[in-house]
Amino acid sequence: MAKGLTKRQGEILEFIIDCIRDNGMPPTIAEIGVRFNISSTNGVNDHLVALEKKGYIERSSKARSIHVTDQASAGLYQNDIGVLPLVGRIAAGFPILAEENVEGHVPVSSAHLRPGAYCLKVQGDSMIEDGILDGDTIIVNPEARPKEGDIVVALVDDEATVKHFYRHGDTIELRPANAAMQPLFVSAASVQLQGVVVALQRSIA
Amino acid sequence: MAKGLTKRQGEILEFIIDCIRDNGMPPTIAEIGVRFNISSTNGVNDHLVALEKKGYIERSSKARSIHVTDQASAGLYQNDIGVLPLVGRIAAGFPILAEENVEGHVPVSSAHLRPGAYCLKVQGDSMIEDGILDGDTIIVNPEARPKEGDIVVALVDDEATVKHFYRHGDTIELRPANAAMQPLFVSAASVQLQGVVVALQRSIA
DNA sequence: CTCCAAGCTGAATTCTTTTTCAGTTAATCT
DNA sequence: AGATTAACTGAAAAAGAATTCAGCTTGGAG
Repeated sequence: MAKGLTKRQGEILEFIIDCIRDNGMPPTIAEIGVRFNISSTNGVNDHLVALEKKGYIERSSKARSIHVTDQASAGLYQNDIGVLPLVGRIAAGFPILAEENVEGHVPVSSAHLRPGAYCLKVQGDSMIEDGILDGDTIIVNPEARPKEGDIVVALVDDEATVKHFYRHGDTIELRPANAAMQPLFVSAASVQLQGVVVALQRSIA
Repeated sequence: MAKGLTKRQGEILEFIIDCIRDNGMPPTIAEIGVRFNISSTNGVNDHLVALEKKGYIERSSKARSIHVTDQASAGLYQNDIGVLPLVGRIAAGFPILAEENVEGHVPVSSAHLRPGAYCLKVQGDSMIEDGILDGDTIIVNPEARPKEGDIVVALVDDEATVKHFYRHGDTIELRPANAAMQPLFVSAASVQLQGVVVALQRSIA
């Protein structure tokens, strides 16, 4: 039983989570009542009010509008998966996560689930010596501050590239991991750092 | 747009799927109407009837009871996620998926969710030229029959290796993707193929 | 040209679901 | 013992949602 909840409240929270998983939608108050033999919707409502006050769910006045907070589902399950949007293109002045720009969703472990994080398909062979191939999907954390040598996504002249990041005073070096290619030196002003690459996924064959 | 659907129907199906993912519950008919500027609930209902007849959704008369069939969500998105066991070691005569052998679970897209599939941590640099590095997690499908050139997990002398697979009559070649290493030729009898590598995941720094 | 299907408007009706009100019981705390 | 809280009953009202009916428009297909 999760912390701060009575036994009954915990059972009900679990049932709600099961419902969402099994039926694709949260239960109604009455449905919860049927499951627990509570004949009055108000009896159930008391529990929901308690769960809401304790921060495990959120509600609105609409039908089936029970939303289980992240904190709650994380507490009950080691719900260690989530999805991140797969972004089609990155361009200056264009919101990365704009709806028409999202091509799909990629499952990732919660270790990489940070606010604003997204996925990107790698184009080109510039990082081939680091095992990042053309077509790989990378996970980008836009809120991390790049450290020396980190692999970053950077926007230079409205083109997105994946490179190693090094800082030399006011100049930034974007160094490929490919002996056939040259590092790029640009002024800090003319490069937009989009984030740090934190993970990679590849489908083979 | 998925097969058999008009443009409008496809858009609406997508919206329903997005709703379920983003809000944790399906939309109401009226909510769909707001999104698409359809002022009459009946206009939306026509679309839902069509989607149901074509097998993309199922409905009941309850509130928000739109259920997207597996077929439909698989066709529109690969957004289904699941987990596969991360196996600690592979050894002859030892069941791979024995509980004490499972070190964790890795989220993967349902495209890789096949019966018996599991994950493995790569040890060594034998596949480095194919972008498979030491420490990477690979997803293994044990039920696929390896084709020429496929990357396989094979058990030779009770040691698990990841290599390219080639067949020469009764002899099997296990070829590394590393110029510094030699291919291994073994008789078909002395190698146990554990499965085909279908995907790869890496955490960076 | 005519017919039909897709895609809608508008409105009425019915069902589902939430919300609110007025109490009851048993256990726990002070 | 008296007060508080969790966990309910029962009923009614109000809001949310689905269903149904009647008809309009448009762009093909025959």
